[in-house]
Amino acid sequence: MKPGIPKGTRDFNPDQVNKRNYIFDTIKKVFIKYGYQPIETPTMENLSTLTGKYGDEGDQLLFKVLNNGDFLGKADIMALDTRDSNKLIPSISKRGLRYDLTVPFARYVVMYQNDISFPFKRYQIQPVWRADRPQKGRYQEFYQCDVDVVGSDSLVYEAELTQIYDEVFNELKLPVLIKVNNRKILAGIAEVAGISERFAAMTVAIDKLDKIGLEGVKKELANRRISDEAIQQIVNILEVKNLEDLKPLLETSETGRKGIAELEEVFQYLDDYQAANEITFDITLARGLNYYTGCIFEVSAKDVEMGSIGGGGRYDDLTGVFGLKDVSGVGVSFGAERIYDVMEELGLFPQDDAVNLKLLFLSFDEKSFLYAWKQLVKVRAAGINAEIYPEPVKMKKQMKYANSREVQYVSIVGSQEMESGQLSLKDMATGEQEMMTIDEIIEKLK
RNA sequence: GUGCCUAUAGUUCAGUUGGUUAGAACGCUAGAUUGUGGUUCUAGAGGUCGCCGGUUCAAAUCCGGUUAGGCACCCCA
Repeated sequence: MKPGIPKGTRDFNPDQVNKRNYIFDTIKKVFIKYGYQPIETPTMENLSTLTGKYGDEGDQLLFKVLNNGDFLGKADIMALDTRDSNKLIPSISKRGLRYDLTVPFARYVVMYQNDISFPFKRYQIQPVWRADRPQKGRYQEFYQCDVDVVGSDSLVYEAELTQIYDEVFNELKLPVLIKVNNRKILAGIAEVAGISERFAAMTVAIDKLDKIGLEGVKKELANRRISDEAIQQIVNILEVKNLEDLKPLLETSETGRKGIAELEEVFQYLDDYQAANEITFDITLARGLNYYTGCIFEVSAKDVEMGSIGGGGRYDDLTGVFGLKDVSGVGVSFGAERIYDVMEELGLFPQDDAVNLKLLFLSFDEKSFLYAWKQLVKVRAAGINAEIYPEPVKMKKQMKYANSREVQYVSIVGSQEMESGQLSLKDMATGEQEMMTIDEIIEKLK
């Protein structure tokens, strides 16, 4: 049979895994520094936990896991007869693959509410699955790196998460633009324009601004049954570049004023912080997801054509559906896959010696192979990444392997070396070769 | 869910208006080279042209279907 993997999934070769780990490790390090703790949740959740949380579109994209055993024997006969897939699902599938990390986190918080102390600060780096049609930069299996704090209304966390963004991308040497807005400001705009009931439609349209331009947004708004008069008002407000200018325009909306005040407080917390990246208020930032209720964030890479590489915001009632009311949370997510692509494009991955092979032993015959093997044990004991070619075959073949492994040094062992007790150490980059004792080699490569 | 494109060697791809035994590069194996790699030269292995059917004297090539993959939209990271 021909080997293959399911569409929308990927294999990662050693080089790719090392680079991905570099991103994950950098992110993790910053999370930990800011006092966040790791949790992990199962790959599968009960389908009832997942369905209904992501809208109708989202439900369609959930991967369902077929029940074990005689699932057809317990299937809904009516649904089966009428070929009604949606109606059939509950009777043959009770589990699904997690669609994101936020809903499982909300479930976790509710289940362990008596064991955790609030504010609860957690981070989570795990794969999620979506039965979407894959395309460039979009997969059916991909990693999310989420960091959230629940159980506090304090806006210092908004400031803290902004700093986390700044610090992570600074560590990665990836210049970004961090955009901040507040859902309440958007709600205020809708209120002022007299279309509060079309708020969700408005945000979806505004969210597309950098993709389809101002004219596109106008068209989109019109398509969503918003009057020309309201559209003109919305567009006027969207021209505003800073919070001061916005104040008079949202004077009449209490929600709008609250949103401005919140952002001012966040920026006040950021006053003394020396940011490496640009942090800016962007009134056109909307975020499609409708569970956000306060501040919202989005990060995009500078100098590269790529969608957002991170986003998040505050949600006032995430745990409500699981029966725990009035627990506010705020969190952001890092789009690891896109960060990877951007860093690859800009050539930002550093050479990481810690994961590479440093020394490879080559040998000419059975005797010298055994001798080299014993030296290898000593080198490894000293903590040096080392290996031996498993057979004393032709030197050309062994050297070829050394090249393909991109090993830094090789030590070629034969009768001369065994007699003198000195080993040859060849620098593969320069081709230079010198004779030294095993202890000297260890000292040099340490 | 909607639209468009692609499918030929392990990989990336050529393949003329349909015409004899389907090619290249890289990779792989071996030799030039019995203690030393990247370069070079030589030789070799490797393909039911995604699958099914149709048109034709003749199909990798044209047509229909099917399956798989990619891209864009929707939505999203």
